Amino acid sequence: MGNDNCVIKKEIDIRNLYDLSELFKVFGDSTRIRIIGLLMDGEMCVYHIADNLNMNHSAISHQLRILRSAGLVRPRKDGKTVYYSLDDEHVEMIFKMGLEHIIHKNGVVEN
Amino acid sequence: MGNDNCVIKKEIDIRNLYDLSELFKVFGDSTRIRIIGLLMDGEMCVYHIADNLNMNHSAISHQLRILRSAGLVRPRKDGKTVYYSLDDEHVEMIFKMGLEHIIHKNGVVEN
DNA sequence: CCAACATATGAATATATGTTCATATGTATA
DNA sequence: TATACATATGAACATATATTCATATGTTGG
Repeated sequence: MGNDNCVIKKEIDIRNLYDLSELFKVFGDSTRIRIIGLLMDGEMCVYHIADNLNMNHSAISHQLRILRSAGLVRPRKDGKTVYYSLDDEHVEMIFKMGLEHIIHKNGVVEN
Repeated sequence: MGNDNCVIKKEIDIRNLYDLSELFKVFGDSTRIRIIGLLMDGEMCVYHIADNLNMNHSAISHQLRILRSAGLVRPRKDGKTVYYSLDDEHVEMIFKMGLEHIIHKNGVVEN
């Protein structure tokens, strides 16, 4: 890593670095991260998400759209209601990794 | 996970969720993620970071301050120059995990 | 078809945030 | 001490973004 032989890898990084920041930007909002936190426990419909977070359904819908276009969550329609779930295990991993960092920095918080 | 027995864990999550979004917010800027990308290869001084990114030294300094107060980078002073490096291995992990997600989503980009 | 419901979308507003410019701090060298 | 250099900081401006309100789309049941 870091030697100039690795030109291909460097290309990938440069090309994807902007996308990477965009990805983290999606995680970087308290409403969205709370939505992700809820979905860690399984799928949930818009109504219940909004209810859990004590927020406007519209606001949640807007945020879900952002999460959806970032490929972080996936909708499943059943009649009138739409259930959302985390798209893949990377999302959980990134979430958990961040949480570990926080806990590590704050000192161990476990009780 | 998700059952109401896990009150302690829930407490932790709720308390740390805002901090978590703040953490990702720091990753969620293209300048800062490029700085982190550079520091993946080892420590580097402000001058060279700015040079590498073709940016104002002031802008870099501002962003380094944000990275510093988030605990993502660490300064080492040597005479006039200040060298920055990634603070701990969590930072690299989060970076790599995100990159994997991007590459996974884009389809395999290798070569 | 109509009413009730769940979700989505668009426009508007208020707030947050990144970069620039000017200037300050701190360090080495003449 | 004076000058040059590396980095840091503060204010200002321009842009991005989250939430709200109003409205639209789509679905179920009467």
